[in-house]
Amino acid sequence: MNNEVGFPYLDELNDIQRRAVTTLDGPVMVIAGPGSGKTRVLTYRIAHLIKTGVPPWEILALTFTNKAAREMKERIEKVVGPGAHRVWAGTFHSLFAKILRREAHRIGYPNDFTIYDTDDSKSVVNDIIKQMNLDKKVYNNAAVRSRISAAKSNLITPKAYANNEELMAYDRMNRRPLIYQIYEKYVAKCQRAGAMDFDDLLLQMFRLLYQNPDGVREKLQNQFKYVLVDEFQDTNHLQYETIKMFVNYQGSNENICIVGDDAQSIYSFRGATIENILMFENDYPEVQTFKLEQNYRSTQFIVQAANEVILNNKKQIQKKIWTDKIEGDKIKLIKALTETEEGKRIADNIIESKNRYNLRNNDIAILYRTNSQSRVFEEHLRRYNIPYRIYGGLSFYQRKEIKDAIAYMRLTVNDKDDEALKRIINYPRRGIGKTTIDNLTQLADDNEMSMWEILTKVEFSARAKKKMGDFVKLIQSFKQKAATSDAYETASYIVRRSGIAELLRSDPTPEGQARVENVNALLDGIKEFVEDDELDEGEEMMDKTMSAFLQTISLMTDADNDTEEQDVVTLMSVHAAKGLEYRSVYVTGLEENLFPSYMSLSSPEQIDEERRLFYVAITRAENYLTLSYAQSRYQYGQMRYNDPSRFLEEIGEGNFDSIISISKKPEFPQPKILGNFKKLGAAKAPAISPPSGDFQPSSPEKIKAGMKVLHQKFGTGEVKSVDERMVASIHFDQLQDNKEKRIMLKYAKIQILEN
DNA sequence: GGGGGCTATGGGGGG
DNA sequence: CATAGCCCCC
Repeated sequence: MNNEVGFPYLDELNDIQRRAVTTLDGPVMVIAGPGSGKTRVLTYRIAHLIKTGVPPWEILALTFTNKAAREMKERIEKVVGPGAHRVWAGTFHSLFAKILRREAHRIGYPNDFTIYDTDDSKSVVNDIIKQMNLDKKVYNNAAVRSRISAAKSNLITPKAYANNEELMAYDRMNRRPLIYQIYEKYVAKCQRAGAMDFDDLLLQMFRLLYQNPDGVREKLQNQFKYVLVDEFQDTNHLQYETIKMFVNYQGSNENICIVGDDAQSIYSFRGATIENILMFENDYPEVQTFKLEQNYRSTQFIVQAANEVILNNKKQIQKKIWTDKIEGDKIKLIKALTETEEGKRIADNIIESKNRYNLRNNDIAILYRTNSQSRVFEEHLRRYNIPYRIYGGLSFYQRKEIKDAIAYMRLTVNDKDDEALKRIINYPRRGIGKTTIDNLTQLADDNEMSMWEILTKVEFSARAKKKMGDFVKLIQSFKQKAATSDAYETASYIVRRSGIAELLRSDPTPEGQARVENVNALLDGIKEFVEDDELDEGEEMMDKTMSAFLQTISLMTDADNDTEEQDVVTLMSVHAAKGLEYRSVYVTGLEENLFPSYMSLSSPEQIDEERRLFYVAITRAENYLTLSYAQSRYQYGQMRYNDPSRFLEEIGEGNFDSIISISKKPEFPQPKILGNFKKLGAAKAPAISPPSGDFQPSSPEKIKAGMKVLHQKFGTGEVKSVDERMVASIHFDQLQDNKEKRIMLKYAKIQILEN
């Protein structure tokens, strides 16, 4: 049909996809269901732009992860050749950081600005709360930080915050009326430190465009003639306004293409809003919309289940995904008594299905709602010698020894970075104690200077002076080294001379040795960074400074260091799985209070988001989908009993493997407290205990064949027989393998329910 | 100033 | 259960 000469790739697309790819000018919106070839459309669209004569560097493609951007570039390259690498593709954060590294000096930041991670931000907030003498139990630093973050994401300045009655009323209600002051101080403090937090990378980019010093806005608008945004449903207000800055101007062709799926919006907790999709249609009335609904990924039962689940969300863009793939296998459900059993049975299932379906480890993913759930799976996979890799959780750069080493590098690059300074001023120990540091902090606050400035300018008592003088000299020697050497030489100099290397080596424990190796791995990483000589075609120069290195790593996520060569089972959170696909997927921990999370139970909007998250989870599967839940699990150090997730019931029974059914009735008398737990917003939930109060073990000799009994661990069951040694064979209702358990009555905690 | 042990507290997803 | 922060003692 489509034989356009020179564009053979267009033949690989269906009609709608092709139109989405070839409609190059003016605003375009692509609503793309899971597995509908979204990435293919984005990739080919960019390739098509280049093929029709648009220089790659005039294309700005904002993706959700660096990995996605990298993969996209590789695929574009296959179509158009080497020029592809000059496309500006990356995450909002990384591309904006790249631009800000050139332009930040125009808006009051050093070009070598530090990027504060969440811990740094929290610590800044902490300091301010302390400084203002506020009760840190009321002014919880995480809560305050997230208010500040939300304000920034909505383009609300500290001043505007103070004048916003809604925000102020909310804060008063939560007994935190002074957040606006903390916000103001926070902004000032970060700026003084020459530091941007993650939100600032977006916000300062916006400011740069808005304030337009030296015509930098026109320069950028002129450069990026085509703007594409992936996962648009996960952008926040600030991101959208920034995009508009690039696109909206006198004489603009408004060449913007957004791709997204409202049903997969799962990041509202960091300010993302589906409103952006509606706004888009308002802001660009000329928009041409394409809906991709054919799913090429999953077999029918999976697609069917996904549709059934998402139907429970009322606010949706009308859309129904379909597939012409085979019916495929039904969905399996694993019901476990405990989290440990869940881990074991999934590991068992992996072994079995690998044989039966001829799967490689790479075909398999285990997904969970919270990262802490990974532990049990890890244990069982290790026991079976199944190689795996965990994404998320504590990444390499979050490890203490790495952060310590990096703090030295940060301070060397940007001496105003107070968070880095505080981290290492007395690490390794050099006799600068709490009192001195408090003093220093106070002086810095009072004089609105950085701690480093105080260190270098203010006179201290003789003893303190000596110690601090030594520290200053040390850092100055690092600065000097950095000025004359590359990042690797500087870094290894720092690790040696700071005393970190020696300190770590002195710990002979395996953990200690692991820390040494980690720091060495960090140095190797820097070396690799420095020695990378692959200049992209047309690229001017490569930035090999330590500052550049620090910038790249602070925006790196776990998914970016992939080891795709290896054949391993993937373990990750559902959030992290967005955009990925596997032949066999396990979605685990499907319990009320966990998935959906207990944090979301109080609001219907948040439940809807959990549901979209579940929708994302199940649509990762190509051929085999297994769902699982445990009736009890340790949460926060206590055994908890949770109902099966409501989402399980939203999937029609017909989609499930008939052998296994969902048990609708709870096996244990459900603790009444659950109801309150939800309403109280989980502030102080008492431990949910096992049958406890109602459960009274009956004396062993009374238990006879034919009785209905309640076992503390296995739930209700029927006693089939009791032998002379007081061993009972009991059939428990909830155990799936129709077998009876042999229970030693002498030790068992069993209550007679009926004779 | 430094270190160790104890208690209280909070506990999600991520760039 | 993990961690932050506190208190106490050297």
